[in-house]
Amino acid sequence: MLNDRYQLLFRSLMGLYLNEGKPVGSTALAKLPEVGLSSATVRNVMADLERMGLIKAPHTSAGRIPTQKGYRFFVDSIATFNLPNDDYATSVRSALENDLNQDALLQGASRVLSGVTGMASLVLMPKKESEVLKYIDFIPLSESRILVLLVFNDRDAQNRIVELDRPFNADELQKVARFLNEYCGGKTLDQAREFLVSRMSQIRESANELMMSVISATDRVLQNQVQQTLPFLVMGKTKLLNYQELADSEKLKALFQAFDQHNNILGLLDKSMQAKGVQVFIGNECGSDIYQDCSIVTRPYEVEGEILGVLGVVGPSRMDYQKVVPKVDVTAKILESLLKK
Amino acid sequence: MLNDRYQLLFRSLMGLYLNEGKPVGSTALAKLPEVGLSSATVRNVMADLERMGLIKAPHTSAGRIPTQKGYRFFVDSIATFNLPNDDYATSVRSALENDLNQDALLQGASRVLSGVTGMASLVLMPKKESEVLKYIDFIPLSESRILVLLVFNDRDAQNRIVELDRPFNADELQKVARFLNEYCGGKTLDQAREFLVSRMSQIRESANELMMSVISATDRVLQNQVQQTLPFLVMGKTKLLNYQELADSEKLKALFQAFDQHNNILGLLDKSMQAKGVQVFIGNECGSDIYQDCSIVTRPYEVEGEILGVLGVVGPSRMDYQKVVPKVDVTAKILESLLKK
DNA sequence: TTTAGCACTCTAGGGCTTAGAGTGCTGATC
DNA sequence: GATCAGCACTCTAAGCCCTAGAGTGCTAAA
Repeated sequence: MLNDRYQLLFRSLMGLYLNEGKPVGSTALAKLPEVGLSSATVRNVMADLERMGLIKAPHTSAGRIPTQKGYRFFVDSIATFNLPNDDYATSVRSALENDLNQDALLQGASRVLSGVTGMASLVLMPKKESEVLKYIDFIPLSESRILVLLVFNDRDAQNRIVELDRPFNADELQKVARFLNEYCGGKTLDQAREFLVSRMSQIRESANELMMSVISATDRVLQNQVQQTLPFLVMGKTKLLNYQELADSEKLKALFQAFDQHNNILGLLDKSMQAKGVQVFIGNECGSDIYQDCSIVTRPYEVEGEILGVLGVVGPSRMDYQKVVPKVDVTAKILESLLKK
Repeated sequence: MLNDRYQLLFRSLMGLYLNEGKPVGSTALAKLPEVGLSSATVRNVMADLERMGLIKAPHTSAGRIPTQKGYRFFVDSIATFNLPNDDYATSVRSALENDLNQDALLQGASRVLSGVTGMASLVLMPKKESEVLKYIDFIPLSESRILVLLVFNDRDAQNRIVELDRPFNADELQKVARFLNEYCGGKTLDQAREFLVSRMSQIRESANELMMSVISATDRVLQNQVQQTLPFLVMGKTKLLNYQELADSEKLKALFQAFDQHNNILGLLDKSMQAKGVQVFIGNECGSDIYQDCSIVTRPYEVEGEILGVLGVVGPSRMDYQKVVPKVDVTAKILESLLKK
């Protein structure tokens, strides 16, 4: 739908603009070896491209920059996304494989992604309340201290050291553990908590103090697991300072505030979770005028067919999509493989 | 060493400047009800204060602002630090008491401190390599998966789910656990790792595969505990955008870079760890010209007489020391009490 | 000792001017 | 008919000048 020359010039303009960040004029384009046209001819084409809405001039005597529509067209129809080389994958993998648990891993993936792209990155965390509680154990540490250990989904565990109100004996503790495993094992965290709470009132009457304090400790850990974690986290925000188009401190503040409030961005992430593969949101497509000059590149991550969350980066619309998209893709894939383990 | 009038005017100037952030002129001071002097008189005093090096004028026709020496004098001799009210303490405490483990707690304390001061905050993390390994356990999860559980110092635990190369039986696993507890229990992490590594070569010969893979898994968890954690972490950096004196994006970038490299700030934190109680570092005292317009307020935190690390905030030199210092103090105290638990 | 008065200094901001970058259009050329 | 040199035109960024206003230090009177 765009003839070769138009495409060549559009792509070249995009290339120059992504590199320099300044509006691109007709002479700059004409000078490129692959173009080989006079600036006058280039100007004619540029005028057409502007009429099509793909590029625009910030003002009369400046060059042209891509419009939002232009970016979209570039991403959808022009750009080619090559796999990053194997070194990239192995370095990402080795940076992550030491992370102990699921949360650390997700955080690590985000950190790495922010590092390799030089932009901010974000992760939509898995919904904890639908995780399945696999196993509960209590490990005696001293006379009145125990460690409460919960294993979720076979791939994540949480522990907490708790001081009990009174000394206990190991057998009793085992009994409570067996009891809880029997009734809560295999339930989702929500269901498990419901069960615990309902039991607590019963037990309170029976005055089994140990049972009571162990169960309430367990409930606290569960509650913590369900509630405390933020729905998503953003890392490397400060990297965004490096982009002039965002360097206006008022804009940046608004952006960071939007990250903190998260209502805003959550819809986007949910949407991204519906689709498979990498998605690119450009400018307003991100859901608010705050993201005017930003783009967000996301990809859901899944384990055993179940989509757990989304990994992505946030940066200026003027980002190198051809590099960023594959990086997000590969990093999310690596994350998936490490989550599975 | 400063007579009453001088002190009054100096304090008033500081008050106005902390609030407004703009240079304070003689008329503004003279207008204050508690001053009751003409602007001319005030001017004379100001000239003297300038000669003493406590205040300076950015340029001839501007008012005066405190010098670094002025801030120091204010903090050392003028300011009064009142305890924040109990509500403050309880709200901090309740924000933190759900944190599961030591790292989460420290991170939480930093987050809270950043929130209540509106500035960036930092924590120097405890030196992991001198932590004592209290207890090791392996919990079978499935045919070939186990959970490695390590308890440190009675107050922190780490777990990791590991896939073993071959199936195992529970008795064997118990044997390995007993063995490791016997030889590593009570040792510091460094010592324990040393032991494990030395044993690994021996065991490799004896071809006890289970032992081998369990021990190397344990070592990986230990290694992780020792190495991965950053020496300190900074939270709420983006809050610093709110201060005009730092809003220059070049300055901010330099500052954030300094945080990331940490060599720079680490010396300061080490120094702060030597002393008891809250310490205030103003401008260059922070150790580099990058911190020109910044101050850092720190306080070591300790458990059972042993200093574990440092909690602090970073903000503009023009911060309300009278409020910030007590907040850092109380937050660190609460952190201590929660760490002890 | 305090203060009114005054001459002086410096900055922030508005208005003006200009160099230069880039454009669109026209008419000549292949 | 496509290409392009040439030209008149537009707009910005940057430098310069000027002024209002804020604030000072000093002097001399109360």
